[in-house]
Amino acid sequence: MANSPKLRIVFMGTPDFAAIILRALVAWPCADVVAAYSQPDRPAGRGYKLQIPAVKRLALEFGLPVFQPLRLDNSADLRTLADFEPDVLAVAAYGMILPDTVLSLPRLEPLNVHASLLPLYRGAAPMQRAIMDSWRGDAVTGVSVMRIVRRLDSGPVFAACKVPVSGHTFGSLHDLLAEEGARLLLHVLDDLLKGTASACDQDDATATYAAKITRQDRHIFWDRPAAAVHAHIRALTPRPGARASFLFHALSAPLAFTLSPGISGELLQGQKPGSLFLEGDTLKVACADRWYTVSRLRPEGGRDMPVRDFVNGYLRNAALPECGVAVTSG
RNA sequence: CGCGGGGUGGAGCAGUUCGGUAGCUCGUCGGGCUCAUAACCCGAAGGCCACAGGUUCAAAUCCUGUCCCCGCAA
Repeated sequence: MANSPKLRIVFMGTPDFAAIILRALVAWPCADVVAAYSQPDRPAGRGYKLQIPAVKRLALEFGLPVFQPLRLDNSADLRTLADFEPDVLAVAAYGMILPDTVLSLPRLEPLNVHASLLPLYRGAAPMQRAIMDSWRGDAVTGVSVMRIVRRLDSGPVFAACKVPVSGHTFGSLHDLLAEEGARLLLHVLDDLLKGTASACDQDDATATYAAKITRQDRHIFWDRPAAAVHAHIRALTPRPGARASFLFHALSAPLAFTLSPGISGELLQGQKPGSLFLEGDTLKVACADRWYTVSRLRPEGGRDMPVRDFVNGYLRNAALPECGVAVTSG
């Protein structure tokens, strides 16, 4: 290991998912991470304060040179990148389409870590969409390492690893796939070093696309089966959060909530979807087929709290078992 | 200076418009009733009403400034 050859790597990525991979890469003895690229600091969040991307933060911690160009297609930025003479370009959730001129720069490969089993769920929100779609059966997703080509997420796959979706939330799946993705990437890099790496073309005919999560995606539709509602909420937990509005009989105006995942309950007995029922310390919402039992929720403007606390504060002694109905306003 | 909501006993909230003894639903502690209970009844403890100034006879409430939390939008 002492004199083993090292790969010169330029890393490109922006959010947490990428930072987790960068951390693993830096810790790998055969990697020489020579530079990190991330999206520019942008005003975001409350108060529009400038946000530093997770990758930049971590790269600075490691003392790596950090670059945050708006575009990569001008000669100056290309020159900068080329001067690092990378063997490999390692990309994860960078947030920019790389021009061909960049893709042809690395001596060995431009690699991307994508959080799905390609060719499934190409695109922006593979983990969320995989969870949303998982409610029908034993769904499996995973993470892939592929060559970056001009068409989005469609390059030949070097390696992939499967993970059951089961009870995952977006948050837990995100962390798991980032770790698995990092491991997978190191495997591929190791193969590249040994000259044994090989990639399989994707079957474009079976490709699916994972569209970005929009505001409308956040709404819960109670006329779907409870299992679908459950998957939907998990896909949006902890961020950006699944939203629902309830009109309680004890209150005059509907309240908007972000719901934490609950559990599917017993079959309905004639109740209409959206009916609300208080039982113990839980709130049950009628879906298409079953009750969905919620034990934590976050009123708009408030904190995440147990249903019990919500009832104590907002409904108090006006709380009835049949307490209201879900409405469709935001 | 992007828009908006909020900080009130341990928890969740009302009270703020129109200043005048700090309240509700829980929790905790003690007692009672029960074969028994997370049920019911009685009682108690626990608050510088985020912080700092200002106005006033009097401020949770009005004015000014600060800090912190949350949602939206990006």
